Amino acid sequence: MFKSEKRRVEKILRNFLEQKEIPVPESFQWKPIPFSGEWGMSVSFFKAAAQEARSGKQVNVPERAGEIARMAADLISGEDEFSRVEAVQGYLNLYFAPDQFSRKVVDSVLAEGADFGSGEPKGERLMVEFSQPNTHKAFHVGHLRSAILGDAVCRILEFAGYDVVRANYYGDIGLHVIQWLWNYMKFHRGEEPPQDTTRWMGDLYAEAVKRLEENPEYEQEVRDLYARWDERDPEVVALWKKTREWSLKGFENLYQILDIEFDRYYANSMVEEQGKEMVQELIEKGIAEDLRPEDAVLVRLDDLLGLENEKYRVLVVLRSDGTALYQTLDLALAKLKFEEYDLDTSIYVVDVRQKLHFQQVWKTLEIAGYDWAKDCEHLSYELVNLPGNVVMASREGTVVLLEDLIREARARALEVVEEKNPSLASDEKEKVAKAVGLGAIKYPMLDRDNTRIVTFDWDTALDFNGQAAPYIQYAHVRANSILEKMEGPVPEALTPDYTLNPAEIELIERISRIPDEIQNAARDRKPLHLTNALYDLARSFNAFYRECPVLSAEDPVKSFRLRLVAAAKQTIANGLTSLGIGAPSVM
RNA sequence: GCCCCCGUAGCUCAAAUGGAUAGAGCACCGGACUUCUAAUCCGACGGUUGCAGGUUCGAAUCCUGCCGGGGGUACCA
Repeated sequence: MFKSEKRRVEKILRNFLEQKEIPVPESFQWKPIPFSGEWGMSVSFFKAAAQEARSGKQVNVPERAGEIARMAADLISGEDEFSRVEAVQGYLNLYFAPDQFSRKVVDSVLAEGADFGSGEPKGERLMVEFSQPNTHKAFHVGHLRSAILGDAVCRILEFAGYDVVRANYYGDIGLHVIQWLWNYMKFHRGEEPPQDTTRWMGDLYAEAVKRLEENPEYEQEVRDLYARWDERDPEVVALWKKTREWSLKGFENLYQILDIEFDRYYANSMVEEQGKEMVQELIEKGIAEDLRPEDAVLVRLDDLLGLENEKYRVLVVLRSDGTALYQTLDLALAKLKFEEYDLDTSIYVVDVRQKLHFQQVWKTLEIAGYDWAKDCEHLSYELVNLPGNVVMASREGTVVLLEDLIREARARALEVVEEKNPSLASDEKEKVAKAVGLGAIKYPMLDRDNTRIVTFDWDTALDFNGQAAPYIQYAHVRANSILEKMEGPVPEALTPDYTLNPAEIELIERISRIPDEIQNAARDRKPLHLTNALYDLARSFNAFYRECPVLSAEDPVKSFRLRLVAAAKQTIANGLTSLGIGAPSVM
């Protein structure tokens, strides 16, 4: 927003600085003016002054910056697009005429509608791999962060102008699957999953683990079953496929409830063979050492790179018995992704514990000559723990099941709707409860930095007050409510001919910042930037709501405010949508 | 040992990427529903940004060293 104004002023400043033989910065960093209650933009001259000082001139930097700012201010004062120009403490502050500025913001939101905040197409294709659930296991709250963060990042990237491929990568092979199958064949043969499929799959897995712990003599049976699987025994393979489908259907159901979609599903089993082939290739190229049968196949990364200190260490790419490891699969999957799609960047939303793993895999691929390896990016995030720093683990039984959390959140939200808005039709209440309950679940995973641990506790998860999604949703509802009561359509565009209330100025400013924050969030892969901006916007709307009557105002004021309310509602809705959170019209 | 995160108000977190006066929520205290939805708002309280140096005109932010917490570190995923 205001790119043309910025460019014009920059041109003037550049000429002025050159003329005065003051160092010209490479780029001007425009910032909003704090504490103003008036809209504008500012730029500082500390860098120019500091550069002068460094080049030998006898200058006091803050004083000199102030001097330059004052000279610049005198120069710009002639420009009529600014209502006020001032130099304060080394900053050049340019204020926009509030009436022109506010009209421009409101008009562009209403003209662009659901596209307001979106970026120009970038012509770049990114793949985001997120949510890597294991079949035959539970889906718990610990798994939620990758799913929610990944989904939000995809939505933000798309809105920002990137071409995004959403990839899911599920684990459908491994010891846990064999253990599950063993338990099923021995104790549950013929059973069909109940409604709550994912819970049942998880329960059977936990049961298998428990049985094996209590009766070590069963280990042999599991080993035998693993052998049958390795030989692709038709009965075992058929059962594996059938039961895997149960898990996948259960996951699909959860994704649907969470409103998360994927374009491409990858599975461990799909890349096992290619992975082994790539290991063979690495051996032939002399990158990997084949020490079988005594030892595994490994890549000594630090040695290959001639590093003194331990950095990449040693990557085992194949077990000594020739079976594949996680890293074997990831070598092949990375390649498959670039082959299938012509990617500019391949992003992995995976928890921080796997940082070294990815560095190793990608460095190995780079050494092997795959130049796209440098375009792989690990979007790492911290875990979701339970109070007392307890990690959620299926084996330990220290989990909060996703189904339970969703059900509780929706039930709690429904209670509140019943209380606040008893006259709503019951299906409306259900819809509201879903949007509010899910929003409350998603928000804590998005409003803090990815590098921070989230501690899950029921009280916080089910608290709908304060800094949380329902707060933002509520602002949307209030805006909608005013528009509902408005007679006729949204008024035609107009320039406000009255002195705007500070609350209106603030609200307009918050709206105008959203497009930049979308870009920031996309660039850093941090939904946090957007949640912050949206929360501030909602807060400004509530202040406006209190300070500025809309429906009872006289007409020129009323018309402009109605347009402002419509713009605020649209912007909040666009922001929530980019986070994967619903924007209900009533609650 | 080596590597990666985290440390900001009693608690949970921000801080526009090195800039003007470090901000919110929760909790606690005091107020506001006959008025566009009180899931809201207003006020009060609350800070040596873990510690010590350094770089800089300017540091919560960058560098070094400590302290405290978490995680990773060759055939788990």
